[in-house]
This record gives sequence, structure tokens and C-alpha cells, in this order.
Amino acid sequence: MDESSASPRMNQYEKGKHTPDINTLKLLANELGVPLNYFFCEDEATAKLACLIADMSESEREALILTLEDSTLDSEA
Amino acid sequence: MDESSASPRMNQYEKGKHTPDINTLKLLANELGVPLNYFFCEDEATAKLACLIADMSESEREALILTLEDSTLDSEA
DNA sequence: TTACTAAGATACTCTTAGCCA
DNA sequence: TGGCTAAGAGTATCTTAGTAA
Repeated sequence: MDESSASPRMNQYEKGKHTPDINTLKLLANELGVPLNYFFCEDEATAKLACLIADMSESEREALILTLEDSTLDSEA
Repeated sequence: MDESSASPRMNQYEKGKHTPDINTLKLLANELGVPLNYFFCEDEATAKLACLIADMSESEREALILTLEDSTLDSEA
């Protein structure tokens, strides 16, 4: 990532003139300390959850899956 | 999305010859019935959580955030 | 017939240079 | 001085055509 052209690129992304490459997004995610899927969350809450889940351990994620599947059954019933 | 060239494109993606555009990924996500960030999850559990969260209501997500933030405090203490 | 690959046409982004506030 | 924009260079994907199983 060339620092000298970072400013125009960020402007082009923000103004919607260009779309950043997926590889570029990975670099940005590392810089910002967020997971890559953070950029693809449709709302604030989902984005925050993505960050929280990224910081969890594998076993914590598995446990959360079970919890959510149970509560889903509740709301479907 | 041109159906006539879908097959070569999918092969090129799978073989790692080309990387699909973000817009293409959106179309694929809609076709597959998964959230867009599904493609950017680093492990199976995170991907599954992304699907579960995508099906939740806004208020359910907010509630989940509070739950996770509490349990995070526990493990940090 | 289906899965896959190669190569050119096309369209995209990245960079440089320069303008406006 | 820092943020923003325009246009060309370079590089990526998409499409067509064709091969192998």
C-alpha cells in the first residue's frame, strides 16, 4: 500500500467513485483493528457483533451458536 | 450477471485465478441466501453466527450485544 | 454433456498532477 | 496546507472459444 496515494484513494472510496479491492479492505481492516466482515455489515448492531465475535475464542463461538439456535426456536414456535 | 459466462467465472474463482468483485459477491449472497459478510468469515463458527445474526431483529441484536459485553467483562476480569 | 482452461476485449482501480477552500 | 478531483497508465476481470473427461 503506497502511502503517497492513500489520500486520493480514500477520497475516491468515500465519494463512491471507486470501490476498494478486497485485498485493500484486508489491509484497512488490519489497520483499523476490525474484522474484515465489519465492512459488509448492513447495520451498526451487526457490525458491533462482528467485532465482539472476532475477539471470542472458538469454543465461545460454538457456545453462542447453541444459545442463538435455542432462542430462534422460541421465536419460531 | 450473465448466465452464459457464469460457469467459467465460478471455476476461475474456485481455482483462485480471479477474485470476484464485491458487487458480484452481493449477487451470489442473494442467490445463496446468506449475508454478504458470510464470505469474509475466517472460520465456520463465525460464518454460522453471521447467518444467525442476519436473521435476527434489530432489538434482538442489541440485546445480544449487551449479553456479550457482559461475558467479555467476566473473562477479562 | 459437463467441467475446465486460454487469451483477447473490456472495465476497473491506482497513480500522478493539479485545483479549491 | 490539507482535502479533493481529473485523466491516463496499468492491471484486473469477463467473455468467447475451445479442450478434456
